[in-house]
Amino acid sequence: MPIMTNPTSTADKILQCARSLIIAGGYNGFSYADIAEVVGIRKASIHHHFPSKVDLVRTLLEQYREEAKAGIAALERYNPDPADQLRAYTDYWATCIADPTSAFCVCALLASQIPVLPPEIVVEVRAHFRTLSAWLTAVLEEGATQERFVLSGTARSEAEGFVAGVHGAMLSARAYGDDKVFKVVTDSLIERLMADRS
Amino acid sequence: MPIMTNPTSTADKILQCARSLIIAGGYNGFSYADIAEVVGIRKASIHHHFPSKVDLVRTLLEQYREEAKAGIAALERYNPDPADQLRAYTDYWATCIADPTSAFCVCALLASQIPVLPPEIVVEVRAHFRTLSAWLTAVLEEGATQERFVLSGTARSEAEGFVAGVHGAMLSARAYGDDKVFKVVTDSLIERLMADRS
DNA sequence: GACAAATATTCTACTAGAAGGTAGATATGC
DNA sequence: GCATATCTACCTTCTAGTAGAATATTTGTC
Repeated sequence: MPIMTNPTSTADKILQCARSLIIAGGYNGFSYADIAEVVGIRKASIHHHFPSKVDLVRTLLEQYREEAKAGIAALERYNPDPADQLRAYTDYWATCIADPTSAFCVCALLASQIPVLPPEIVVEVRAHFRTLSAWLTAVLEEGATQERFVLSGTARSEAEGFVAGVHGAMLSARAYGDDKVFKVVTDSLIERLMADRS
Repeated sequence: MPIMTNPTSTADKILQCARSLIIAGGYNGFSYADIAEVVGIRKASIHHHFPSKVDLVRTLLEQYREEAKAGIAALERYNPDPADQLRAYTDYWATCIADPTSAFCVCALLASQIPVLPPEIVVEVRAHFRTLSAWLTAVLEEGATQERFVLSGTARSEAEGFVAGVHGAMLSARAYGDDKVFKVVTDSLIERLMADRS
């Protein structure tokens, strides 16, 4: 096992390409042939790195979840205020939505297809949702303790509402083909939590 | 053209079956072979009723949109109060979610795959979102006029937030494999609109 | 550094099955 | 007789996946 792989190794290119293809059309919306064409290798070479499609997507999701956790950690480090954390989170997605290759949460997109997904994929998707809602629950609790937020229900139920609102806003942005609706919805999601609203 | 077709004609069975297959896994998540097996006919017979997959799904969406409009009209007839209308709407979906063959809005599911969808399908999906948000905007305006609702932003932006919340809640219910999260999220969606909250 | 063994990566060529779709024969009902 | 509906049989293309040869690349040994 090499100490470090090439920063943009073939395996990484394959994963990156597969990710953007899933974001466009989900698990059954892309094939090894699609990846081969974009990356510039043959189908068989992809199978060398990822024997099966499930291996590829599972690896991709493990990597995505790690990135998400690292992103959340960084975001917490730079934003001590809970409200700023929520804003940083929705702002991050607002910029993602402008780029077609990253305009949707991979796990949110796959979640919609859970009934036809291999079980190994479902567990990763489910785990991401739990991570997200656990983090948001903690942020809302912290904000409530600091009296920056006013929660109508439990932190947990408000967090689930926030997750649902963000994912639904991604969906609406895609449906209308209009990025602005995402910002409108998520801004109001944060605004209604604020204690200083008049 | 016959005056009336059999109440459960083959074409209807095909449409019904295709609908539940789309709800499970989207446009690329089912095939003519899948339908043939469930309905009990051969693939070629499906092509007689719907020459291409696009024809089938477009027809299915036209029918779905008609049902949705009729459902909304019925719901308005039986519920003069705007708050009751919203409750009837979310309650309808809460019961749908309990049944795997109808546990997701067909248009919401297809919206997630818009980048890989044929354009004829995209226009129907988009139209449904517009119908939904126009109706909800009207309901919220009426509720605000009657001073039953307190809106934080415009009726339109609140309506988009409501649509996003409902679709996101469907997604979370599927991700967790837990119907209850849908009710929790949508109840709070309605609750925060109410003027009489303490 | 030179050389060879081992390992990693990519390739061509192929498979079996599924995809959407077509042609044309055969029923079925008015 | 005629339209609707279903069938068998087939086509083409795509699908994930495999076998095995041809290259690179690394790794040890001298």
